[in-house]
Amino acid sequence: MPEAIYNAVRSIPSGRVANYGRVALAAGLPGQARLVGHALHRLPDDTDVPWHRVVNVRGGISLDRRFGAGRVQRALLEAEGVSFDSRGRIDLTRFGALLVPERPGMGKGGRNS
DNA sequence: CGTATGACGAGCC
DNA sequence: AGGCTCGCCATAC
Repeated sequence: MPEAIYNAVRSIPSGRVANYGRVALAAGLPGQARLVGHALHRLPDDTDVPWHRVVNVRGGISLDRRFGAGRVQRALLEAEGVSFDSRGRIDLTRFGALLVPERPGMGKGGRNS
């Protein structure tokens, strides 16, 4: 299970956002931005993962606002202080979280293959 | 099991 | 600058 993805998303500080590709990289899955999207799609509503802080490389919401989630995502981000431009996009140069690729620091036996 | 699609991204035209 | 295609991989059918 892509726990690494969830972990990477959780590492995004409040008031900041990260694009899918960045999260994938931080999760140790370079180039697998789609997997991040799928992983987040699978997330239950009671998850503790701040999925709303994940946007596409353009700083925009990929979800269709009509599905509700996109609308909610924007509201959550604005509540955290993230500013949207007239097109509903975020300035990643300012709100983009500096994620670090594979952040060891977690416990458990880091047994590698 | 093969094909199509997707909460993406980068490269081309 | 904007639009189209390909790649990557998991899920759906």
